[in-house]
Amino acid sequence: MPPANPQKAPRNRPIADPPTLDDVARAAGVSTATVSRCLNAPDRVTATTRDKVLAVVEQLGYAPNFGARALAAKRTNTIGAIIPTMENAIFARGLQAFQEELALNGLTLLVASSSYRPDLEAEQIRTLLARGADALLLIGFDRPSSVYAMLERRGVPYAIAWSYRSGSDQPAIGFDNFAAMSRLAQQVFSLGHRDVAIISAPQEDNDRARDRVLAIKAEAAQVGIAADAVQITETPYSVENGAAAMVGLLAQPKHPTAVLCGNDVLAVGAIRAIQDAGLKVPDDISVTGFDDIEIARIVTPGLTTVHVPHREMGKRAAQVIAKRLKGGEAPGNVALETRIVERASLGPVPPSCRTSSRQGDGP
Amino acid sequence: MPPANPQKAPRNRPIADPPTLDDVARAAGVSTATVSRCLNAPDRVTATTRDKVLAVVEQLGYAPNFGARALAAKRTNTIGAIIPTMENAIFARGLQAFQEELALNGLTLLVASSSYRPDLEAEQIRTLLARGADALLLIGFDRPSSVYAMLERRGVPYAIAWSYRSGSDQPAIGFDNFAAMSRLAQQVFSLGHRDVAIISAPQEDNDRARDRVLAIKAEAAQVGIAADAVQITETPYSVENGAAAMVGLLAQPKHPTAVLCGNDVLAVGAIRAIQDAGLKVPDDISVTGFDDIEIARIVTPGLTTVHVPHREMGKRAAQVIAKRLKGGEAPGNVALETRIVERASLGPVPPSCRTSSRQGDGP
DNA sequence: TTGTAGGCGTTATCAT
DNA sequence: ATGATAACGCCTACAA
Repeated sequence: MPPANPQKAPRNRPIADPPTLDDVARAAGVSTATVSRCLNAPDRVTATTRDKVLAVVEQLGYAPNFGARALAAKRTNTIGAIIPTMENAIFARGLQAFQEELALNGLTLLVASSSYRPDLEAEQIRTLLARGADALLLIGFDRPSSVYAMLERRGVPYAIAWSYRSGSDQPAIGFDNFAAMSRLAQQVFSLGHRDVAIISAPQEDNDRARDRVLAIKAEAAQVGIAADAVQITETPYSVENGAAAMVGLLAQPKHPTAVLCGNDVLAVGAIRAIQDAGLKVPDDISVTGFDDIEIARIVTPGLTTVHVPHREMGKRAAQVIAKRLKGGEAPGNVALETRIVERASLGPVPPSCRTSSRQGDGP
Repeated sequence: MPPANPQKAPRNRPIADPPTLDDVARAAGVSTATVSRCLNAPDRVTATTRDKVLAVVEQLGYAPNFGARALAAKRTNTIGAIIPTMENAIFARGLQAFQEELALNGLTLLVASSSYRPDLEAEQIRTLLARGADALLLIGFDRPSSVYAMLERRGVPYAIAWSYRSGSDQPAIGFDNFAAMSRLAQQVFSLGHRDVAIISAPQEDNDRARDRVLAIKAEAAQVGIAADAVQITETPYSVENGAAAMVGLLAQPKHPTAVLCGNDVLAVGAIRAIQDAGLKVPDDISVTGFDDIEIARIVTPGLTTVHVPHREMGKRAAQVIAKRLKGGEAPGNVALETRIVERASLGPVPPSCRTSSRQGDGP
């Protein structure tokens, strides 16, 4: 044991340990139990003692040790959320609203990201639970049933966001990705487009991406387009990837007249690639997105897309979780409305493309 | 004690409690101490017993209880970061890199946001410390000295990012906001602009915003512009606010020929407001930003801005913190290079504005 | 209304 | 190399 030597003590060694419940109790002349009650059940203690104790708490800058509290109470008032990525904007707004609503209920948010990898997600779930998360927010339905089994077995309340299925018995607060994309696709086809392509996020383990693709295919079938006539490019979420995918489409002998993208970010990349190739959106090629995040308004031309009520979704999810935590029977399955936002990136089929060839517009 | 009744047990009541160290120890036929060692110091245990124990760990799906661990070990391998906001993109990329580098060092990131409010920041710091954060990442220098005093007293290692001052004795990994904005302003003035305005984030409690404004003023003085001839509009970070500020500028009898914005988001708003007013960027008014986030490339015209090496900054910050945690003397003060990215939003003064009037360009 | 005391799951010190 | 055991700081019956 090295002798204490405050004079040349290395930095960052605690000069003063953080105050404990015991410190507060002693300073206030009460028992630790009373201090604890002042903090956790203020109404179960006299106003005078409470004021006295709280004053000491303030003065000492006391903050309950989280680990100890979790250990003793077996609950943390912490909600864990695992999102696919923090770097990009899709989840930011919804998560912010989620957090704000949690705070209103005295709950704290803990965020982890899975990089769209199911194995990492499972690991993050375990980590968050070990950290004492009282409940979990998950994105989408797709994950191994073993994960759900574990959640059920441990009795961990959870909610799913960003997806919705009418038949599901799982608590979900989201929107119908299939229905939303169906409406958008209808609009595209009603404008006369018949040569369309899809740029989608990877569909594996992602029911949202998959539902959107399925919706387009279904609508295509409605207007008599063969299933394999719709080319699908899958690529991870980023502007660059969207652009690269579009470059691939343009490199083909005959390009589509409309490109439906699985999200706004890919769509923005696609628009850029089209413009870089010297073509015009939507005069030569129409582009649509999904999400209606900020860049959809910023890009030129404005992106026609599906507006998702992200903030509302986050807020409702927080309410559902808060209610479940209090033992209340929360509404399990909440469907939020989306709407198509028409901007300029979707237009009618260019006259020169009325046939399936883009060449030859003369007599 | 209510009788256990699994048949009609309400949902979300744990059917099986999570496995504990003791469960693992029993199943493996060793003591809890050995299990603990297998997890924390694998080399201090026989290979055979280690394999046996780890197999049981895997099979039971054991994850150490975080609270208990924190309580006993007095460390959590968790780093707390308090950023002004999660909703917007400035911090996302740097934080992602920070997180990735932390993970490489076996450290976990805990994020909290302060909404640009010092009081909330102080509260979040307390919360993160109570949650066991071993070290902290803070944004910028500006905060009450009482906060620093508390950090020192408790011996909490911390690092500051997004700002840098050569004389500072505080560990900072950032860039010189003043110098960076100075160079950009020089460029603006060398293009002949003399009627300039500033749209800045609120300067209070924000040394980054303040340094940027000061830099512009200093460069203005260099070219003989009176200090009060540069109009400054302060408004919180958002596209809408940037647009609103620009609308205010345009409503005046004589508008500036160049608008320097404190960040890209405000700049994008300004561009939109200018275009909505029927004017052209940069033909009528030039606009510059700061940060070089994604929208700077997406907006039309492309935004001339200052590129900040966000990822590098996050990574270096994580390295500094990791080293400090290991007791090493980390480089205290790291200055990263910024560079001006020239796109299309900054151009020469329009001919009609060579004098300080924008009217009357012909005899 | 307040105090007493046992226990939460882990780490770390000390024997063995 | 491994095992017993005392903290760690807090909550919560239970007792007063």
